[in-house]
Amino acid sequence: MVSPIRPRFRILRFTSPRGKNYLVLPVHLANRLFSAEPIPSGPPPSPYEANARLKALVKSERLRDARRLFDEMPHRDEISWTTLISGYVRAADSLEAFSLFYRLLSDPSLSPDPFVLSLAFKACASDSALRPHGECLHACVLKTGVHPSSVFVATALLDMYSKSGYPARALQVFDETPHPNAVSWTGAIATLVRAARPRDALLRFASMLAAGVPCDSHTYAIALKACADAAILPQGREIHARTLRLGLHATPFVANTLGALYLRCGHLRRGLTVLNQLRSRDVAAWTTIISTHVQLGREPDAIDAFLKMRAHPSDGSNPNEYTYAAVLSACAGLVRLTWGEQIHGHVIRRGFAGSKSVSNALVTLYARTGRLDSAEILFRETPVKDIVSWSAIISGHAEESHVEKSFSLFSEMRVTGPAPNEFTLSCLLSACAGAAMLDAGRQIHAHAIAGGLEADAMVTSALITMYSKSGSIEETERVFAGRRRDEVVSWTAMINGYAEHGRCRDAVELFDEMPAAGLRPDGVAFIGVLTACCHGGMVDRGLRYFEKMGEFGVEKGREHYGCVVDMLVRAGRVAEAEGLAARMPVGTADGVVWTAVMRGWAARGDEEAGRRAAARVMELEPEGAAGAHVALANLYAGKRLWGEAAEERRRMREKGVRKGAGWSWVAVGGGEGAVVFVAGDRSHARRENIYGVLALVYYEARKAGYVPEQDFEAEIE
DNA sequence: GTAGGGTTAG
Repeated sequence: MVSPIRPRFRILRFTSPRGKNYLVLPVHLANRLFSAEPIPSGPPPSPYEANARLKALVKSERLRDARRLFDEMPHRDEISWTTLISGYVRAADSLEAFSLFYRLLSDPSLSPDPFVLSLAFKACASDSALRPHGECLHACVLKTGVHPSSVFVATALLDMYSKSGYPARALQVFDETPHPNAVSWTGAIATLVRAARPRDALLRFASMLAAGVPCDSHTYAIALKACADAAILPQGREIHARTLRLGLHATPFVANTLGALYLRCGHLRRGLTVLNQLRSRDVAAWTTIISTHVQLGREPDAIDAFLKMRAHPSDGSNPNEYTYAAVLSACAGLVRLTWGEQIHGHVIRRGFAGSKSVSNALVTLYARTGRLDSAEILFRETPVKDIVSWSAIISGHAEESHVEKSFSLFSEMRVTGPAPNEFTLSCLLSACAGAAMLDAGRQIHAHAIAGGLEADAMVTSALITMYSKSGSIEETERVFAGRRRDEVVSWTAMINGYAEHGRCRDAVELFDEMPAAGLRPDGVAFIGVLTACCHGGMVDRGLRYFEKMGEFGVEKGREHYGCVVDMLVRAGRVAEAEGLAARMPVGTADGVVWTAVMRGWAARGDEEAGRRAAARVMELEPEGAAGAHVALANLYAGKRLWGEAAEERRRMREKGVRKGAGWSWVAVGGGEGAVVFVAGDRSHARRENIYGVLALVYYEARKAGYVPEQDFEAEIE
């Protein structure tokens, strides 16, 4: 028998510009230079060599060639399978990866070792369709007891549950991992971040440090994201310092989260500095900048950043689906339909129209700009509707007061869609609040309890607002008393509830208790307490709160000035109100504030001051100002200056300004439905009874010592 | 031959 001799040299034939030629090379060099060429002769490669070639092909992303080699290999061991499967996982072809894994399972000569098991779970993590298979595989692993202690398998499993939306299971896997390493800890921290529990994530990070497990850039990136999500600057700074010591601060992932953290906490310049440390801003960095501007309500800056990004051609200047989603949400925030439509065009041309983030952002854009028909078409065309898609279309209808429609979509969602979450329920609740639909609101409350969402801050505050606006202060207080956590939003909702129900003392007392509960009132909470002071006539107290805003780091906005000006006007301190309105920062003042001042002077019958205030209203709102015209006309009429009053009405007609009637409505009992009415309405069938009761109220009020500003008899004829 | 990280939409 002749044993094959391995040739030491290979003769390569090639075509050069001078014609056919031959080259003789040592075989190892030839193989390295022409590795894509099949070895022309000799025995089949050893399993070891074949695996090495397979690895090289997978590494250079030549998956088809790798597959061909794999299929032709006479001997395939666990390493061959693992190598090829890892190629499919890397190429995001989870289905092919998992089906190969199944073929491996059915071969009795092979055993699913920790290497290939980790990959199988990873494939399941990146494709939701495979999740049931992953759970089944988990059960098999537990039952057969193969490699239960591999930290690799445990971490892949943790990640699968984490990414499939089962944080509790993921953390259980982590807790049962005997020797978790940095990767396992990072997975556990990332799980809490994904589950919107950034504070818990930071606690876990602290435990990791306490356990002495060394962190790497992956860990710091996710810990910084937790700080950014919770807007906790001090801890973020501490982590920043750690990354500086290790020289990890300028690695793209760390720098991007650091930038996001500072931007999120309002330190724009520092955030931009951190992002500028990167040799070049990548798409994620630009997207962070754009989306932060959107989150801070600075949509024009977001658009600006997008234009800058496009103006500097580099690797990072090509927007991706996330970038487009952020820009579209800026257009939605600005209610700039035309800009949004332009971006929609870009998105279609760049092939991102099918992306989930983008189509959800488009639904929101069209919904916010009042194009609910377009929003609905895009929603229907979204192939896989997730919770965000459903919430977007439901909230679009809810915000336009299409309550019926939002509820019919909700019913449809319950049949065919995902389970509602805190966003879905809170926007339905605010729709109920806007229409005072107590029964429908109670049904949503039941859904919140059933879904375990009633403890969520957004849901709690939406429930408080719904019960309050629907007139049930008892249920409002019950929800507030049953809160699980103290959050500024729920406290603010309760303060507003008290203020609306005339319990202004309770409102201010609750506000005063906020610091003791560990809460720092924000701008919205201040609007609530100022409204309470306004309604309750607590003028000096209101002024004190207004002055204290700076101490809490809250900027005085248009609404705050509006509340205080209104409060002073109602208390008859019109000159002070006017002084305050005049001191409003440039760009903050609006017609509403000056209309209040104007009404104040009108009530006092001071026509000169009234004219002065009216001039400011008309200057600020040349197109509108109906309120100012009417108030001015009424002021003249009150002074029996009929000519001037008629002149004012004529000017108003000339401008084409119309004062819309202030419609109001009330639902009495259950069966009658809502009754809609305007001032002086006489159309109700039971008007006799209504005015009878009104007269009684008037009589009792007089008996109690109240003196009406206008005569009631005159109002009811 | 195996596991973990940043940017997005309500």
